[in-house]
Formats: sequence, C-alpha cells, structure tokens
Amino acid sequence: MPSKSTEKTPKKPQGSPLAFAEAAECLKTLAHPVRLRMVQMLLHGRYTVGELAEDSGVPDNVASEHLRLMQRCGFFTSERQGRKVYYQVAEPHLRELMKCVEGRFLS
Amino acid sequence: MPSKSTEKTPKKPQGSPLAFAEAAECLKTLAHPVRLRMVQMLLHGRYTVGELAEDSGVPDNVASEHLRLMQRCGFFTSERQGRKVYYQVAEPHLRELMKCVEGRFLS
DNA sequence: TTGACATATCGTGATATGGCGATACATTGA
DNA sequence: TCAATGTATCGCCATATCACGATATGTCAA
Repeated sequence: MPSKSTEKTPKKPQGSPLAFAEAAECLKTLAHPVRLRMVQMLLHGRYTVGELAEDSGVPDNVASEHLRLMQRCGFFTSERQGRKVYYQVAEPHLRELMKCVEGRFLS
Repeated sequence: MPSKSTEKTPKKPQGSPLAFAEAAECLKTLAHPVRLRMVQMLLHGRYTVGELAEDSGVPDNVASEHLRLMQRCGFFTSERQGRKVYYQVAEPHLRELMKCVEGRFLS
C-alpha cells in the first residue's frame, strides 16, 4: 500500500511561487492599453516620449510615467539625444509575447 | 508641397484603441500569480475548485473568485459533476501565451 | 543668462483590485 | 428532512493603480 507521500504526482507543471510572482508583475505592467500600444510601436522602431505620447493620445508626463514603469521591468532602455529621449525595446521576449497578443486581439 | 494630412505614415502598426483595451483587460486578468498558476494547471488537465485552491495555497472561496474572473474573459469553462465543479481551458490562445510566459520566467 | 522645449518627478484624489469572513446555494447520502 | 461537502456570492477594508496639475530637471539657441 503506497502512502500518500510516496504517490507519484507526474502531472503538476513546474514553477516556483516566486517565478509566478515575477511573471505576474511583468504581465501587469504590460496589461494597459497605452502601454501595449507603446510596446507595439517600439517593436517597430525607435521613438521619443513625445512621439509615443501623441500616438497614444496621452499627455507627455503620463507617457513618461508609463515608459518608466516598463523600463523598470526591463522592457525598454532609453537614450537621450539632445533634448529628446529615445526609447527602444530591451527585452527580447517582448516580440513573441506581443505576437501572441496580436494574434488573439488584432486579427 | 505635400500637406501634413497626405504624408504617408507607413510605419505605425495596426490596432484600434478598443482592441488594445480588450487585450489589456484580458492580460490584466492573467497577471496574477495564483491565476497564472491556475492557467498552467488547467493547460495540463482538468481540475476542481478545491484541487486548484489547494495547489495554489488559497482558500476555496478565493480560488472560486479567481476562476470566475477568468471565466468571464473566456479563458475557462466549468462543468458541474456531482458537488464538484471542474474547470477547463476554453481559450485556445492561452497555450501559446503561457508558453511565452514560461519561456521568459520559468527557464 | 534667459527663454523655450522635452522629459521627469511629485502630490493628490478617484477608482479598481485583492483577500477575508460570513453566508448562501447546490448536491449527495444518511 | 437533515447534515455534510463543495462551490459561489456578498460586504467590507486595505492597498494599488491611474491620471492629472504643478513643478523640477536637462538641453539647446539666442
């Protein structure tokens, strides 16, 4: 008679609670209409805060805050060039992730 | 001299604001450690509320609320069997989306 | 230096979210 | 019918998020 503790449990998928917490935090950062749009834009090129703000229809300071949030997750890096600051994608997995999202919601 | 309105703007990717709002809402639903874990579990099998609750380490009522949220997004369907309710994946895109997340955070 | 422009940060208030206990509902078996 | 089990719902409260206006910082040009 096998005790409960020695039964094999082959079906439960892997993943530490900490990893799930991290993943959830990054997904939460991604889960905003303006931020999603910014990610999509930056996957296609390099843009300034002002350009992204205008494209998304939000004021510059709001755009700046969204970009900062995503930068903290490691999504983007920024680079000042004169008075302007250009953002670009730094997290390579963003492309595939966005492809999934586009495949589900923009087709 | 080309007017501003007739300049071509070839680089901006597609996507209506409404689509981004929908996508953001679904991602927000996904963006929770317990819910991520539940999605992962249900991509590997069919489980009851109680089973998912125990696996995630949350009380049954909390698990039930999380499952209801995800059901509203169309992620899952539920099926009562006796006193128990089994949940299962209904949204086919979840598998690929979860694969992206796992590839980034559980490897 | 001054002023204009681009971006970033801060404080605040409105709204949303998450988890909890209590309770309701549904199903089965005694 | 009653009690036990499994699930769902509700009200409450703590916290988080969001957008805004005001203000600060950094950069260039005159």
